[in-house]
Amino acid sequence: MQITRQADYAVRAVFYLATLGPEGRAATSKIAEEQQIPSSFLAKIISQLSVTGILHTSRGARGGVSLAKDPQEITLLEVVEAIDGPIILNECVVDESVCGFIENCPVRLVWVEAQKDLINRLTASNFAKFVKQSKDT
Amino acid sequence: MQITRQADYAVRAVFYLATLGPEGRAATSKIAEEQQIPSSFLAKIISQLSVTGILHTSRGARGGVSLAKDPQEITLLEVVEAIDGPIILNECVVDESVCGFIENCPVRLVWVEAQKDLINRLTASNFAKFVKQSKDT
DNA sequence: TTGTTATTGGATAAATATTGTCCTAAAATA
DNA sequence: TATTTTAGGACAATATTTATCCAATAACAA
Repeated sequence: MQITRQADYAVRAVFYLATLGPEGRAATSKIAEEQQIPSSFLAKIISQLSVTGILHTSRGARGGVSLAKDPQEITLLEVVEAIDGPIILNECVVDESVCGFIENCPVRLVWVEAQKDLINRLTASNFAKFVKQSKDT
Repeated sequence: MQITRQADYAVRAVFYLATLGPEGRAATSKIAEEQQIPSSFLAKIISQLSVTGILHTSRGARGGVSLAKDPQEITLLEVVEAIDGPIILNECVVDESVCGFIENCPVRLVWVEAQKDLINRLTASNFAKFVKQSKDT
């Protein structure tokens, strides 16, 4: 019942880029250094974040990584799911047949509701907010 | 970001016993059969649920497994955590030092709140309720 | 054009977690 | 004493997680 370290790395990388402001960019190695993340491991993660349209990457000298869209449009859910896949608290939430004995299983209902709440919360969190909050303290 | 199958098996076993009413008991093999769970795998799970005081077991003929307390006192959280360990959405929630760069990290706050909510929800769910709800449908 | 910088993708691998199975021992009862 | 049932340990297959390393590719600069 935990997000993976990769997903946390992803969040940190996006957060770091968001703090750089618009036009902010950095090489993977720079982000890795700042956030103390293994560099070649982070490269994979950033590559995935690029595939899902969260980050924009460019190669070569003066290349690097930048946000692919406005930080306000990047939700915490989006970043986490880009790496870990969809958030599912229990398999039965998404595939009722795994426990085909009880219909209208009351336990399943709890998982469904809890999952909905969690997803709502992570959707409501975006990186523009995070940057703003971190500046306020 | 999922509970394990073991934890789900545990929930099903406790639920099954709860539906049997007070004084209800069954052998592990019986529960396994009813819920289509590998029997010797379930044995381990039940043993753990017994250690944590959720189930009561007794050996020998006419032995078996029963609830160790009133189903109203058995929360969903309790059963899940007995098997999977404490619910932690992200490591930083429980150990702030894993990401020692930002103090008052705004992302961490989201995880803290989301985890609190989830735990509250699972604590509010008990097996007396579940049995009642399953009878109503 | 040539070298430098930086991402991309593939292969590999160690560590850990998950999901079991099997067997013997121990305990309770008939 | 024989039968039933849990307890506990060893073992193992598979999947996931967390990386590392290298060659290729692309972009840019000189």
